[in-house]
Amino acid sequence: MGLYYVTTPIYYVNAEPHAGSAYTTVYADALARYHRLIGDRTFFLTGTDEHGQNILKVANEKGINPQEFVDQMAQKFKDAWRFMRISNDDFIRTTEPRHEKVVQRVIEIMYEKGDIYLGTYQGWYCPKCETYYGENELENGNCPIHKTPVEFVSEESYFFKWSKYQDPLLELYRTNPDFVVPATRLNEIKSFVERGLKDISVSRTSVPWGIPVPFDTKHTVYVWYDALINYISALGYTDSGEKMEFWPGVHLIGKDILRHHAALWPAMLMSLELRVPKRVVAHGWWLVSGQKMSKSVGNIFSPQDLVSHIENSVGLTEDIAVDALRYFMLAAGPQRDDADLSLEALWGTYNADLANDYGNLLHRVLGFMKKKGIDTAPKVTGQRYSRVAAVVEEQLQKYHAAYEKEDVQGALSSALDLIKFLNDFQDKEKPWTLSGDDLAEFLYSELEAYRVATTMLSPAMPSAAQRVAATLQAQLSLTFGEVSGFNPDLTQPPLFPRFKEDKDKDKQGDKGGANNEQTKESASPEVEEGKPVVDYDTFSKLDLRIGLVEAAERVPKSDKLIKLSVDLGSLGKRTIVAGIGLKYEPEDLVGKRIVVVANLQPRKLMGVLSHGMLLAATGEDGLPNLLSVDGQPEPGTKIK
RNA sequence: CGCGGGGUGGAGCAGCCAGGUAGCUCGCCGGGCUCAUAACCCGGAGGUCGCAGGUUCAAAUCCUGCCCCCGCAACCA
Repeated sequence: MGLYYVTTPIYYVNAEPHAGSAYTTVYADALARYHRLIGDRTFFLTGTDEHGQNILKVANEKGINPQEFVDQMAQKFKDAWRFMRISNDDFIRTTEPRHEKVVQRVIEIMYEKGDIYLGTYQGWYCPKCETYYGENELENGNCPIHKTPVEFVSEESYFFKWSKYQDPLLELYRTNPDFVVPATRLNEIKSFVERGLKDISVSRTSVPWGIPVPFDTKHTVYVWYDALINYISALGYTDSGEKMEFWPGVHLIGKDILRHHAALWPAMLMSLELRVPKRVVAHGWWLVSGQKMSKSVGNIFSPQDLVSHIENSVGLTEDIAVDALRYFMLAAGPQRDDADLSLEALWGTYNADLANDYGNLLHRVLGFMKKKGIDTAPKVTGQRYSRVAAVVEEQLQKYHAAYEKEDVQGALSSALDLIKFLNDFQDKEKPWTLSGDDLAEFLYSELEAYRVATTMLSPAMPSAAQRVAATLQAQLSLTFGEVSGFNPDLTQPPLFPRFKEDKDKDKQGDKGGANNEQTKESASPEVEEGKPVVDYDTFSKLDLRIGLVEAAERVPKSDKLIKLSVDLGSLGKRTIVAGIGLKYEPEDLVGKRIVVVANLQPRKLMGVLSHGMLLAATGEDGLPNLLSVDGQPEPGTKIK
């Protein structure tokens, strides 16, 4: 019996739970359930990240105080995870006193040790922009936007000596190649650290919504430093510390936050003289129509929508529909590489694995018994039994090996391989030609292996597994031959009815017609091509102008960037940097009239400050097509 | 020459490190079975294993060069 500690990231509460966070959480849930199944003492942690400037901003926009806002959002996550049948042992929130206390103690320990020191952020500050600029961004010492003098300001900040741990980190990656999986992500992080670590600012004086630095309370702790500590604050680090025996744990993360988990967090732990995480498992993204699922694109799938779609399409009860979604996510999800999230992909996996193979197999065995008037299958052992036992054993080995590596996909496919074997076995054995002990042996072996396979699937599909156990009238376990005989319930309908395309619309009325309207709407989360509707006022904030290109040159060392000097008439001449170099040559551009967004915040690209943006249509090939103008309007002409 | 990963039948992947019948899932076609959810089982069609060289009796696998794609980084305002 071992110890197993698994975590999800704590989710930032400026967005609601969606299929992406649900994936990570379901993944962690399957790992936790597996380890409980094999008898490990298991601790599964998830939670919410609730501090920082963004939270404050959103709360202000909603006109509620930040604590009230994060309370609401945290509840949404708790509700979503309950809905998904997540079995977390704890739910940590960074605004909880138990967490804040540990963060403060941690920063103190590091400060006393000398790994945290007071430094300064320095920069040129334009009071009109409320923004800092680097030396090279200034124009003759003036603000590049307002052309007015800037002030040199330095804000004090505490820094963590990340650089001190550069070599120990590299040593860690070298000696422990499974520290980050998959290996490609280890390479990424290795090369990041090899490029050199700079000490990182871990406090702000300008963000009131955060944990005060205990020895200097005008500072608050930087959100990432705060957030990472959740993994040990939830274990009561520095406190009673009883649960600290679970440390080190396995961190499940999305590939975007690899750096924080594989480079910053281990360095922090080294500073605290704690062990580094057992493993960082970085998965990919769900892609919707080839694009990352994101709020701004508007292609978010919520787990609730997907589940009600499943319920309505094949008439499942909620708990089984949740399991169908969990199975799809785990079996076909972005465990390594990005994966396609679509209804087609969902139903493809559902039909192939759950309806045709897993669900159908039970139904055909029990259907056979029912038809033949057999209601019991006592344990009889012989060659058939031994043969099935051998296959079960083989698949169990693969199953355990996969879970050892946090490979849920591999584990599920070993269970499905067993199911495929059992389907084949039934074809080959032709039970309708058997009788007496031969028939009993077949039925027992088949059902007993099915029971084990169901147990193997139970971390992914806990509710469905329980329902099968009830149908078989047997307990779940991974030991083949344990059950003395079966007396199954032969009255159950198929567990996972096959999805049929055309049934989609007609079958909606199947179960509990309540708020059918609403679920129907939300059941088909089509990708929205466009963006939200804006009113005219919003549109009119853009200052679109005709610009005449007077000069153009490539930005050195850049493939895409071309630096343009554009005449905007009354607005003067502008430098605009545009990423159109793959399609256009500088000499093609001179003399062209283009469409320019004149009031866009300047931005530095490859060291060159761009004062605006030109409009271009980017096609499937990724190449831009500049917007051109009819006639010869004067430079600076307004566009609306 | 920034670092790394990859290009295998229609789709998604394995095989490559330790050369020697190109495998799996889905899809398609045909057959079988009759216990089952148009299911299940069997068989088949379909592959220049990115391109060009090289090593070898033998290359998807090793070597060299090139092309393309994707991550990270950077520059997509």
